[in-house]
Amino acid sequence: MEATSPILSRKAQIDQTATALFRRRGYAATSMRELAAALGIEAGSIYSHIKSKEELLHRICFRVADEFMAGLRSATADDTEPAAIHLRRAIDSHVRVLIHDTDASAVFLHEWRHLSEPALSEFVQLQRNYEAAFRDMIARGVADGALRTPDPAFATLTLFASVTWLPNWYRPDGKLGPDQIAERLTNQLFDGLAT
Amino acid sequence: MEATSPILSRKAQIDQTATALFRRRGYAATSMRELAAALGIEAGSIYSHIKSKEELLHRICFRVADEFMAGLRSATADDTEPAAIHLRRAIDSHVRVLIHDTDASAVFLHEWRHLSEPALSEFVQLQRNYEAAFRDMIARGVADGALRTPDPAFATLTLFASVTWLPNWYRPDGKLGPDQIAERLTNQLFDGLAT
DNA sequence: TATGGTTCCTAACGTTCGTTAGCAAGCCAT
DNA sequence: ATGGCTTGCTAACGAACGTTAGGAACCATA
Repeated sequence: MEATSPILSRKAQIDQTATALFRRRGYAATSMRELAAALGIEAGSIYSHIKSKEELLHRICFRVADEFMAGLRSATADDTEPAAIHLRRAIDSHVRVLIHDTDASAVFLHEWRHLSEPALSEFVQLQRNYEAAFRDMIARGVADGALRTPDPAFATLTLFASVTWLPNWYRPDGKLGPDQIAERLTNQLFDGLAT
Repeated sequence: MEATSPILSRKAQIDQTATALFRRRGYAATSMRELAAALGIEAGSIYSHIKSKEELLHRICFRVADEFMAGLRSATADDTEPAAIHLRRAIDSHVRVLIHDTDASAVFLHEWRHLSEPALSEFVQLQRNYEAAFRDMIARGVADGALRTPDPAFATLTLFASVTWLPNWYRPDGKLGPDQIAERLTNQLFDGLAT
């Protein structure tokens, strides 16, 4: 399978269709028979390609998590830059990951609680690490005078809140493209913090 | 049952426990046996008090929706006031409804999709009406010069986004009380729009 | 053509689900 | 004390679930 080919392997089809269904109906309310029907096969056949329903969820959640962490690392790679620059780039990256694949993002944001241990704890820890990185950036920016907020934790929470609903309303065919969305939100979120 | 009594009727206990469980585990992933266990009774006994699982969800969703609509009506009752004042008050009301009962709010925000028709369509229509009211207020504020945004629809979406995640992190025992949260968020959201 | 691997269908499994019906126990009013 | 109502238990129902195992069909390769 070539990366540029529009023809997906059966496994990729399963992943993609599951992502869309999990997003629309929720993981728990999506049955494997429903997923199979959407793929034009029978439920039992899915197990030729995957081990379990949860494997699908696991893959979606940890793939998106990896993207977030990679974006954060990239945004903050240069230690010589001030925290405010890092923050701005991290917000931009965060927004872009969210709108890159809104189905997967929505599943990532809402369905992780259906993971079993030990994946669940692992996932929660990743979440916390990611949030802590933003909180640190904000606090550093405040400390060096480039940012202002009475409460870095509060600012971090409202920052994430502002974009978390994004997959629910962003439409790739909307009148705003990814660059415009990313820019608008980044500006709006950053402006609320800049001195 | 007196309104001031801390002792809840069995039905109120069911409602409350269901709200908490639906919020934590999701509607679809919460079984009636689980709900019964949390109440210290057997699943079959719940049906002495309710007709169906969905009745619980319906009640939660439409109760919160009523609260939102009531707050909006109250915030915008005086026609002689400018749109910006209405908007500010409507945001404040919106935030207060959300934090008044975070379990019910979270269920309201995320679990409505499990409603059956015709309740589902009815609910979606309520959502749309509520959002449209905010969009109108913003547009009116822009028209009379008190507010600025290049796009009232975008502003409405980001406004709702900013507060929608609130039930996930607000804690009644946190260091910020309802008034402070409402004020901070209202200020922050309003400041992003005020000229 | 024969063989091996992959994919799918099918029937079925064991489990869980929301719910019902019948009965017993408890409570309250007369 | 009696009767009626409410509440809860229990067993069971029919349906749906995630998954397995066996076999058939298909495809690629020698």
